[in-house]
Amino acid sequence: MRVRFAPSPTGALHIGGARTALYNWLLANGPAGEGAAGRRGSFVLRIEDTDRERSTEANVEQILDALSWLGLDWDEGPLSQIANTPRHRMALAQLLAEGHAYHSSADAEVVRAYKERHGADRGFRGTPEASGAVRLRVPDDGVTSFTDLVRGEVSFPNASMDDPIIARADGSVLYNFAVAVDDLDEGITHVVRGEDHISNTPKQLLVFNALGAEPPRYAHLPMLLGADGKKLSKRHGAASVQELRDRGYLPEAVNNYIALLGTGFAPDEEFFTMAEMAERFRLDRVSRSPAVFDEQKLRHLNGMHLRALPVDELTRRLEQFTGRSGLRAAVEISREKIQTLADFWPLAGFLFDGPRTDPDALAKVLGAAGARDVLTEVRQRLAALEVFDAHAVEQQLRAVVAERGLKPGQVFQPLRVAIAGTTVSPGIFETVAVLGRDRTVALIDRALAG
RNA sequence: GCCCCCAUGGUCUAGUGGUUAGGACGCCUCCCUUUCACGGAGGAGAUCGCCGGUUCGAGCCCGGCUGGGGGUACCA
Repeated sequence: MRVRFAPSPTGALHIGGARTALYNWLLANGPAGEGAAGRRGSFVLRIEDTDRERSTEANVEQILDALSWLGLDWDEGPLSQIANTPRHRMALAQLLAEGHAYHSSADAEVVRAYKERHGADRGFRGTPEASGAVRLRVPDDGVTSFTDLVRGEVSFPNASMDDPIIARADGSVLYNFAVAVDDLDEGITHVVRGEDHISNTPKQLLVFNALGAEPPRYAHLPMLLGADGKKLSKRHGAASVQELRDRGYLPEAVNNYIALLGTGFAPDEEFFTMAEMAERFRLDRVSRSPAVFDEQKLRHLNGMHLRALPVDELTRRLEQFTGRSGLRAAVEISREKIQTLADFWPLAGFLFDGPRTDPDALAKVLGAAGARDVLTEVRQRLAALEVFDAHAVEQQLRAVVAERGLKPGQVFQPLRVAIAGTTVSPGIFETVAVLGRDRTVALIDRALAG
């Protein structure tokens, strides 16, 4: 099995493209491979850059960067489609010579006029000219069909198809022609791509036909939509892979989540590693209907992956994300409470930068009846502690709760606000322990004085 | 307009002739360190888009319709 991911560098790698790349990767790394049990297939990366106007080197870099971050490594490439121009021209000359293609100066205007005469369901058929763009000859009748690996039989009546333009008047080839030639040359066995390519498939099939070659198998993945049910775009928030990375999502979680948008790996389980997904992925299990991207669920899954990481590894990632160091102790007590890397600093940053300033929290919690009194007692008890760890801190705080007949929060919240500056922090006992006796006492004093 | 694809709670999915239609996210209630999150216990939420047909029996099979999506470029 030989698959490929062929993005066009006209923008950043979007979630839809990422999922296409992921599914191809899963196929190449899974047990699939038709008969070749346990044998890894190969994954080719090809940059579809025949549109010289819109393709940029910066976009290529961004796509490569996003794929690397996701861990979707490829075996061959990145191949540049434009680099294969000589071969494209040869194939084009062959089709022209054999009468499978012809020059035509007909433009959109001419095609429209043609349809007005012949009916909207009649595909355009031009007459050969000496020069002009090159059109592929589509049979007048019959159907061009294929067995889509996710959708089953799909067929297009030839009569309804226009003779597609496969090369511009200047001789440069167009997408539908270049892809077919490249897929053939690269020995691609399975083309797995977005559903937006489904109507391109018959054209490419016709190119294979004209070339007298056996086409690969095709599979078209359902679209990914935004929350409004529209095709995913920049308007939908974090639509590109780098945006997701910048917002603190883990590549493990992004892969896991986008894989779920389109297929299930088990009836009652959703947390999977790449290896598990590769092991279980099957094209015939892929959904045929479009899916809506839901960041809430991504967040949840991210939290799961985050917690599945060893503390040292999570610390390493958080240090890279925040640009700070010495985070391990804070990470250890915060990991249960964050869902993304970006959640960490707002929760635990005060451990390094000192309490935050939240006047409302201060006024409300420390202004509550008896709060300062409670805090004063807490201070004395903590200051007198011999062994200063989370367990000892908890004992003291609970003693205050019990002896005064208060609710836990009436003791914990004033303390929390005193040391964190807000009502938000990791678990209070652990936080106090990490802070240490001296800093804790000093912070309480400061709060009581303020 | 024309061609193609699709249709299970708000969202993602499981379910391929007989199930109280399963799970997850989200939402609500309660518990846990009155936050946040995790975990736990409950709950609301689906006439399986609609109408016919096949069948003893249909979410599952067939047809039509409606709705949504994709394509319709000398873009990819």
